[in-house]
Amino acid sequence: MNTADAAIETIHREMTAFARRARASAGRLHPELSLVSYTLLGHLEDVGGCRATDLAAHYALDKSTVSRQVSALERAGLVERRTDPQDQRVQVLHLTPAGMEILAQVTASRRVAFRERLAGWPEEDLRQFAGYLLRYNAAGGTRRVTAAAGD
Amino acid sequence: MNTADAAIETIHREMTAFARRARASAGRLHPELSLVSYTLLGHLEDVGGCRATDLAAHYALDKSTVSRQVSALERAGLVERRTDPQDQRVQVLHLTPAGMEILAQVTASRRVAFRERLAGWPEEDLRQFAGYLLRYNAAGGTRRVTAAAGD
DNA sequence: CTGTTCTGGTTGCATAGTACAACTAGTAGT
DNA sequence: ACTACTAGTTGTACTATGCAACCAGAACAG
Repeated sequence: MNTADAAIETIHREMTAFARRARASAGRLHPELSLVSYTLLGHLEDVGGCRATDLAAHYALDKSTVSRQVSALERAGLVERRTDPQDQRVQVLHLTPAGMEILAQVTASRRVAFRERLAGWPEEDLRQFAGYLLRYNAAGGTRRVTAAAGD
Repeated sequence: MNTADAAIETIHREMTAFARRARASAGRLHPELSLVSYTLLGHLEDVGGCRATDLAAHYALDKSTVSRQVSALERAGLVERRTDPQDQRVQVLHLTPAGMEILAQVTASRRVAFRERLAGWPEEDLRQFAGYLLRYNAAGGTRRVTAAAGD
């Protein structure tokens, strides 16, 4: 096995390990904002508003799932829907001030944990690692959910 | 927020996105073996047999959850329980030949999916990405189901 | 021994998250 | 106008999960 294959093996194993831990501990840290909700809010903040369909594509979720999640977030007053004047079907989602507030709180408390975990990493490595993850997820992310998605 | 914090945010978000997709596509690709079941089988193979309680501790799952998962795996003929003669309460779990077979199949197909997804990455990037993931997962240790784990 | 406490495991119940399919409504192409 | 497509919602079913109550065996104190 060459070096590239070995690296792929490692990526496979480590990503899977992470996935299983994420699964095991999901939702325990911030009961007030589930993992799903948090990531959806985070994405909204990142891109500054997008459609439900975009969220579904990014997280490889069914549109019905996103629809329900968004409904819950709206009921909680964390996001608002603005119908796109250009296309009546589309509801552009935006964080509300309350949504930004909660997102900031959870982010702050969680950053402590992540800082600890990533303590000692040179900033350059952090940036590069983030870049790789973006690239990996983008490879199949916004488009069709193909075999390799997260597996 | 400085660039290191921004990178940490991105790392968390993208790792989470990955975890979510992993779970979704694992279910679609291998309906016969969920991500959880897969990791449980993998662990059994790794350690060569252990108790349900050990699995629960290792993955920070409730013992009831493990109990049910193991029941399903047993019904599917992938694991077998051997009552410990030293302690009648204990059921030592072992992979059956069928379990090993399926585990090998799923592992192989996941590896293929990974290769496809990472096709076109320069070898140097693969190497570095793998290194970052190792470092990240190692930071939390095999066990330490606290904050940073996956959430 | 006997009673109490501990431990491994199962089961009843409630909940979250999810997919799929059927549906509504709005848009675009011919 | 007719058709095909797209965004989103709702009905339904299923899985994974945790918690609490429980059972059975083990360990230990007297």
